[in-house]
Amino acid sequence: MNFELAKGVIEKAKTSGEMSIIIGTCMVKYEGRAASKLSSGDRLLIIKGDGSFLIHQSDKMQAINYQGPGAAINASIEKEDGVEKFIVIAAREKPKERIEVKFSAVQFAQNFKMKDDEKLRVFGSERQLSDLLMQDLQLIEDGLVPIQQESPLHKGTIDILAKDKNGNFVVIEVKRRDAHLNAVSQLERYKNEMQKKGSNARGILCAPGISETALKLLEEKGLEYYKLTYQIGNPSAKIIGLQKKQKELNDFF
Amino acid sequence: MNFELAKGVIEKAKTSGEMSIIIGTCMVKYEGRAASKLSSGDRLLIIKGDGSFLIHQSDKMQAINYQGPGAAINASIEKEDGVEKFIVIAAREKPKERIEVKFSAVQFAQNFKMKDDEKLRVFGSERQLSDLLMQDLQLIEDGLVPIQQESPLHKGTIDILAKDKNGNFVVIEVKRRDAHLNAVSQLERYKNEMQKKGSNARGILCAPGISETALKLLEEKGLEYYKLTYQIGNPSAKIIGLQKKQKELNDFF
DNA sequence: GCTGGGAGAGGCTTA
DNA sequence: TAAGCCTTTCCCAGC
Repeated sequence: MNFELAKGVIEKAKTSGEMSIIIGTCMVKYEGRAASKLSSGDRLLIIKGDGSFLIHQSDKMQAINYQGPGAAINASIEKEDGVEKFIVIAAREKPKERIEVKFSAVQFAQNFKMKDDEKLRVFGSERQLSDLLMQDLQLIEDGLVPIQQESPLHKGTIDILAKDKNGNFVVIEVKRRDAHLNAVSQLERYKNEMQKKGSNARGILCAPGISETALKLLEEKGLEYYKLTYQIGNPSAKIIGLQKKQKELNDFF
Repeated sequence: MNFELAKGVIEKAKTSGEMSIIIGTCMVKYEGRAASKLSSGDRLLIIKGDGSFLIHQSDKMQAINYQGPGAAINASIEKEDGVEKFIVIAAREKPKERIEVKFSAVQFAQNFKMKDDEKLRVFGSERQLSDLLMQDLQLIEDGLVPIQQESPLHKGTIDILAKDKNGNFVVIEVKRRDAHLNAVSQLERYKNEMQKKGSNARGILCAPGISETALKLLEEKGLEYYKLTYQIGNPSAKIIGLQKKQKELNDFF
């Protein structure tokens, strides 16, 4: 396919706000927060109306190179060793980065008008689970009363802050997926932070599962784990159960 | 555009291994690890040869819904309230999930042969920096000798393990981007683990920057931070400098 | 509007 | 298979 045509497609999209689809044989170079190089092969290049820039290979889910909204796009045709190349560059400042796509052949280039004002609605997010749990803290323990949700702390944000019947602060961290070491460290930071504020504090992790090592660390740190069972539904998820889990005492001996 | 044609495109791709590009007006439903719903709008659907399935809106860098390689793809035409719809479903087990894309109109549908055997080569990865630092630990401190790189620990993996001139173990964690709370917790876990093994241990974090809160936590935990300056190059990154940073003592008073 | 900062979600690699 | 870790992210809060 003609490079002039492909160049025209990209330039037109700049003013029309359409999405450009280019398919061809190209090399890709990236310099910015990291650097990378991809030798010649067939790729799909997508340039969206907002400047988002994506290069896909023929497999894998993820774009091999990309740049977020707001990139400045530039298309040109240049001779290299007497051979014409079609070059598309996406560049931006802050952070300074630049992707160069050098086509030796273009199979396809076309713009598409895309009208779309809809937003994705997600059910079963961590925030939703947290909302549900907030409404029914009794699931965890009798006498637990909510104080605040998404409580901003100096070192992070607590999912749910509550008080137990003995007047202790209880920091609750909710995870949608199995919890790992990071989740435990996160909870530990919050608990420590609360303890510094004076009164005694407990930390509770609620997740559908937890790794062996994470559970061990959690117990070492004096935190508690509750297995959270839930069902995803529309328009909202639903908590099915919440069960305290811990190693048997004799596991320690 | 004709739905039969679009259906034919997708079915052909199943055997040819080509990449399908479909553009049209559709609704999207997802059920699996979470659930989501997207009302009608114009979208780009990409189905790659390996079964990767991507739905893009007209803006943002990321696909709004997707499924990794290995998904089973199914295309059909169905009547709904007397109106024809073109439906594409991507499903897989383990984890069980399913995306349904329901088109009310198709603007474009075509397959593309994509030949590409190249792999992306990245420079300036964390591992590369770690390699470089390993070769010249003197940059951090005189008398530091390497013991092991990528040392597997019970609770994670230490980037670099060394011994200082006083015989203390030194755990070194390298980050290529600014360090945050997580990085500090990670280092703290390693240091504790080493200390449990008997001898005294220090923990050093090397990163191009660190957040205020992370630095504070790091100091509370008795860890050390070195500002790592490096340059990304080809074929390898290069360490420019390494400088010990800490709050002035009077900051504490 | 921009920046800093924390947290999320998926793929990667190795045991 | 499971776990840990990484990341060319995202989103919110504050200035």
